[in-house]
Amino acid sequence: MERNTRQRSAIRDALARAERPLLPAEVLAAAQAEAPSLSIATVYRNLKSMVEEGELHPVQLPGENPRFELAGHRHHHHFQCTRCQRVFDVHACPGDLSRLAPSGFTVEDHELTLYGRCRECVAPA
Amino acid sequence: MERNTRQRSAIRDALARAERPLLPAEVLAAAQAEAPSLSIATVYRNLKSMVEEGELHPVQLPGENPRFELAGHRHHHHFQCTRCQRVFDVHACPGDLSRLAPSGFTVEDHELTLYGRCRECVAPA
DNA sequence: CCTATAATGCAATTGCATTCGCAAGTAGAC
DNA sequence: GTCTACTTGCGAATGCAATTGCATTATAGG
Repeated sequence: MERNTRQRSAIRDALARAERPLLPAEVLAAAQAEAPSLSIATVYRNLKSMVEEGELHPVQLPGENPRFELAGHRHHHHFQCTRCQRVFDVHACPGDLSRLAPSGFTVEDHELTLYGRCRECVAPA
Repeated sequence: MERNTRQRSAIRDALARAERPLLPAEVLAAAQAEAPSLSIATVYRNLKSMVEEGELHPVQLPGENPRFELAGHRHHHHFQCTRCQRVFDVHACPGDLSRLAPSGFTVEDHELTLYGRCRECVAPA
C-alpha cells in the first residue's frame, strides 16, 4: 500500500469532506462519488494501511463498529446523535478525571461520548 | 425464563460476587463454581432474559463485547485496566457536560470510560 | 512508451460472538 | 410422588464485519 491510486485518494477525500468519523460503509458510499468502481474490500484494505501509516485514526464508540477519521486532531471526544446515529467531533474535554477513579487506581486516559440530537436532528422535519 | 434454576442462581451469584461488569465468558467461569455443568448457551440465554426483566444492565465499552452487571446502581461510569483488561465501576461523574457539545446540539446523556491501572496492576508482580 | 509489481474488484472465506434445534433434565403446581 | 412445561447442554448453525485468493488493472520508475 504505497501507490497513490484513484481509490485511495477518493477515500482520503471522502474523509476530509465528511469532517466526522465514518464507518467503512459510509466511506464506501462517499468515496464512490469520486471512484465509482470502488469496492468495500478496497475500502478496508486502505483504511487498514492508512491507520498503520498514521494517516487515519480509528474511533471506537460503545457498541459501535470502528469509524475512521483523518489524523491530526489533538485530544478530543465524540458526540453521537441518537436519531441519525452519526458521530461528530467534540473539541472540548472535561480535563483531568483522575479524581474520579477508585483509590489505588491510576488513570492514564479517558474516553467520553456525548449522546443527544445533532443540529440537523434537533428539529426533525 | 422464569423458573429459578440452579444455573440461573449461579449466574446471579457470580455477578453479585464479582461486583464489576463481567463478559459472558467470565460469567460462565465464575458461575461454574456453583453449577459445574453450566454451558455458555445457558449463560447467554439467562443474561438475555435477565436484561429484559431489568435485573441486569448491559455495559458497553469502546471496542469491547458487552459485559453485564446487576441492575440497581444509579448513574455511574467505568474504568478499564490497561493491563488485566478488567472493568470496574466508577461511582463518580463529572456532571453536566452539555457545554462541551457544538452549538446547536442538545446533550441527553454521556458515557465516560477511564483507562489506567487497577489497584492490583499498579505494582505488577 | 514499457514493464514490473502494487492495487483493485469480485466472490468466496474467515473469525467469532451469539443463537438455535432438539433430546434429556428438572422446577414447582397439584 | 406425578406430571408437564420450562430449561438445559450439546453441537450445529447464524449473522455479520472483515479478510483473502486470484485474475485483472493501472501506477510510476526508467
